[in-house]
Amino acid sequence: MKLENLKMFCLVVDEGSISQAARLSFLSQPAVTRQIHQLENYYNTLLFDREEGRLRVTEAGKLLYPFAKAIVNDFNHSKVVIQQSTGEYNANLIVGASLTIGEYLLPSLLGRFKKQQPEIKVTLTIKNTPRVLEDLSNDVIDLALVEGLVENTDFIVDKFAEDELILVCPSDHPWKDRKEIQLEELGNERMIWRESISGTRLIVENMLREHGVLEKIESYMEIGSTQAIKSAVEAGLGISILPRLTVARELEQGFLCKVGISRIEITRNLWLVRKNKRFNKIGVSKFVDFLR
Amino acid sequence: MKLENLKMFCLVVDEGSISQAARLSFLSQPAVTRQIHQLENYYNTLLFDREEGRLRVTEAGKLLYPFAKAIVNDFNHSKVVIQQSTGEYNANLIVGASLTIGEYLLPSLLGRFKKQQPEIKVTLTIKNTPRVLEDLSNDVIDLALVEGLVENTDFIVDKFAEDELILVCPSDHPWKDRKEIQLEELGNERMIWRESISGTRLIVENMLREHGVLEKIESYMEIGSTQAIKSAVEAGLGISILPRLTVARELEQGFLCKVGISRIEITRNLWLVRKNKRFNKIGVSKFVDFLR
DNA sequence: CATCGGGTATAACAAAACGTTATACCCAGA
DNA sequence: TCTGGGTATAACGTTTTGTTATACCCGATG
Repeated sequence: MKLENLKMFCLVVDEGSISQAARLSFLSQPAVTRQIHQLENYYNTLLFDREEGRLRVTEAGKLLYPFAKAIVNDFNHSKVVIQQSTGEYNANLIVGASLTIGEYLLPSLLGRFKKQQPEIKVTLTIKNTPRVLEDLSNDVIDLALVEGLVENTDFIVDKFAEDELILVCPSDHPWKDRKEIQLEELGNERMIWRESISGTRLIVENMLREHGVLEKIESYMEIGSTQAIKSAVEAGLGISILPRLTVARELEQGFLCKVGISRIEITRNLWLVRKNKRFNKIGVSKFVDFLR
Repeated sequence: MKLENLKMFCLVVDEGSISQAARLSFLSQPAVTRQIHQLENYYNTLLFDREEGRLRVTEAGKLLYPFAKAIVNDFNHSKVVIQQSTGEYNANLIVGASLTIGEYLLPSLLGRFKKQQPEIKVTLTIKNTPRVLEDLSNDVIDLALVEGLVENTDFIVDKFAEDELILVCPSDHPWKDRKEIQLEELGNERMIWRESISGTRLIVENMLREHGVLEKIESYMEIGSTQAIKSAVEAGLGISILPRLTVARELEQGFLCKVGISRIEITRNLWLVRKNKRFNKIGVSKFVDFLR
């Protein structure tokens, strides 16, 4: 037995007419007739007397009415209550991001998203990529924004942006007016690196190794923070290869200079990663849409 | 949404297992899985966490449970209440019968039926056939037992027995030792008739007219009661043609004699008539079954 | 460590249910 | 008598619901 039958029964009783009930529910009259018949068959009794083409509720119908009403009301109420509870659940969104993305790209992005969806409470947690993906696995975060490849096949992975790794030097460096240099020239410079487990550093090293110049480059300094690297480069301590995202402002304001490397371009994708769930928070789908 | 889904949800919560719920409801496990999925889709939220192959009710599930329980309970209650009300309705049975059937056949029949279905309160009303059928039309009686043809096509008509019209004479009548007489011999006898509107009389007259002897028979007396006719015949006032039913006892005890008429046999069907309703009182179907 | 038994999810398919249109019928009112 | 509003029924296509077969995961057991 369907709840729709009981709902329809109430409507027919209230309206006193099957046709009218059909119109109000945007159904054909035979459909409603059948729904009532099903109820009558189920209870094995007439619910309406059909006399002179008109309906009159029978005794059994009068008995059924309050039950039907109560059931339909409870059911509607249950919808509201659950919607509310999932509404609270849906009202927040926890984003996890890797360091680069989280520190340089996401703040403005989240600002714009928040302006578009002010009712969603957004939280941002920044960790390195493996930790972020671990959080995603454990449902600590709702979605992850990372660079670098994601291997877990249980995740849904979409590219949402690109970033470029670029060579930057101090504004008073001899290369400052050159459009581009040859890769081999790097050997003469003091290179400042991120710590060795950094995804960014891995990519750069791979690239240099492929071109056979990695060994020739002096590892002058290792610094665990992008911001510190930028300051070091600005201070003339060396050069570095950094995501364009992180140095956009410094380039613009002339504190740092970008120098191209001939025939080399290191772009990498930025990935939006989420769990393959049957039900997502509304914020997740909203944010995914927003990123397109 | 079906009430079965809510019922099933309660069961799964109670049992803590989809497979167990499936077994208890004699359904396949995929069927139950899908029912739960439908609920989850309807409420657009998970109701169970599937972890390590085990189910754990979610927050939303916990919220839904009391509603589901209440709805299922109300629904069950509604069934009981309506069954009770129709039960009272079903507890009685009003039978209408024509005079002959009602006075001679039905008393013992109803006695046996009552023994078989003691909980059904049976009422018998006896009128002539047209009146009985009128009562059936107006729902004054639940079923009718009549002889003679029923024309109304809205009725369901089933033959439930046969009756024979037989010639009876006093026990001291000259014919008393004869197996049968010739039709023509009737002309010499004093025939006692029922009143002219009697169905029985019509049948007999038709038969006699077909054989061309009706005009030759003296209409000696008209009496409006079968019982009175029997007494008149016993008293030697004449002979009569009566339903075997009505004279069975007198024949047995020798107060009257049956005399066959050569080549003539007047059997007629006794009809069980009922309205073509979608829902019948239980007593009606029980009585119909009983008569087979 | 492989295997087994219990659990859930999914695909594919047959059977049942549901809504549709077309149609019949009945009754009241013009 | 015809029309308009009502209900019931038949026929038909689509959707839903159950089934079996199958995959997969996990914990227990040999």
